[in-house]
Amino acid sequence: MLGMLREPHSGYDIKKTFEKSLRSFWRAELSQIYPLLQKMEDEGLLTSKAGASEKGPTRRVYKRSAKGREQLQSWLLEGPVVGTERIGYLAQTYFLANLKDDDKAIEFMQDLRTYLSDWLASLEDAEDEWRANDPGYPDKLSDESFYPQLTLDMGLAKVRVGVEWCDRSIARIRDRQAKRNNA
Amino acid sequence: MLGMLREPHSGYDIKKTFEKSLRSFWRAELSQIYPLLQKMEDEGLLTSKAGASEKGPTRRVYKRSAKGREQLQSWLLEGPVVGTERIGYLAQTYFLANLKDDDKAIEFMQDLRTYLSDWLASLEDAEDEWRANDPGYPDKLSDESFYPQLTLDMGLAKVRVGVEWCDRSIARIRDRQAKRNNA
DNA sequence: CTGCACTATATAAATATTGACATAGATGGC
DNA sequence: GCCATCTATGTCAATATTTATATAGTGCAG
Repeated sequence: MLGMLREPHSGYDIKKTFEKSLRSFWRAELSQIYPLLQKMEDEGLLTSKAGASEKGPTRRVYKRSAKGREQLQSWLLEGPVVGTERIGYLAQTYFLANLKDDDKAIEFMQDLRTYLSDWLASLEDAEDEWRANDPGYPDKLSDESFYPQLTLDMGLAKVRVGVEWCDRSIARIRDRQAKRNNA
Repeated sequence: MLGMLREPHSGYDIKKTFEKSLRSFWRAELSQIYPLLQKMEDEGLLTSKAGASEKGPTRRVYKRSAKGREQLQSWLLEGPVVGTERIGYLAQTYFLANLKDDDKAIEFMQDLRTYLSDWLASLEDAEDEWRANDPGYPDKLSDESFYPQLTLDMGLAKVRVGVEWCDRSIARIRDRQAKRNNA
């Protein structure tokens, strides 16, 4: 949120940025965002201003303070935040033998493949749109666009690997199944 | 935890399994494990038995009940748990321009590369060890080993992609830096 | 003119998770 | 004898997060 609030934005705006651009690696609900904005303002990391909205109730926009900017920078200087990932579908995969039915396991992998390939398609769409609108894509992007593009690059690579892994896994489960039936 | 407790294990054992085998995609602290074991026993998902330990204080081992097994199966049948990933270093990457110093950003990426390549080495070691001890690796594994091996396969693929992405990103940041200095 | 979708903010209750702390036996090295 | 390390269990306080709920204005389609 400190990263997003270089320019003033409302909680609602922040939610939209999470959905649009950070979707692949971070999510947050409005019920988490609003109290946190207040807390961060209390701590002096943000300042806020109320203003009329074109549509709907009064907007309150927040912007980071000098202290907020410093806190963001020290977070970045602390080094990469690693080792906190929690990937539900891999935990499930680990225990898939408990289904006692290879067909159910294949179905699981096919569902996952569908999810990942939809995700890949949406990342590819985002890339196409970006390429169409920004003549500098991807090698002459502005400073503000360059690092976000790195995360898109990683998203594309990772999701492609995920789809390939699903295909490989389905083939391997089928192969075991066939061997079992021959034996 | 329901997946692990097909055979009786203590909270301490469960923690070790998280560290050894699920490290790449799930982590849990003892302070989360112990209360949860008690809660799950209260809910009738687990049964427990106290017994002497070879070293240290009394061990309490838990095993899943029929109800626990059913709950595990319905979790697996609900389909893949997706969309909950939260990857700290990508959130940082997105906002790296705030450092206002390409050298610091390169340092960030190099630190990340070091972390990921250490992780890759440990996964490769795990695979080598497995291959050395199990003549069926990877195509004739037992049911209990096959699905865990799928998660190792994914871990290897994903971390390799991560290392490549770091290398590519470092090169791209350097390239921008060089162009800026020429201009 | 009604209902739906979108903008917009917010709280309450429940749940999940971490980090710090407390306890204690066994074993081996210095 | 002492200290570190590993086994082993647990609590507490603080924090983080989700799900459900409430409110309300605007604009558009039917």
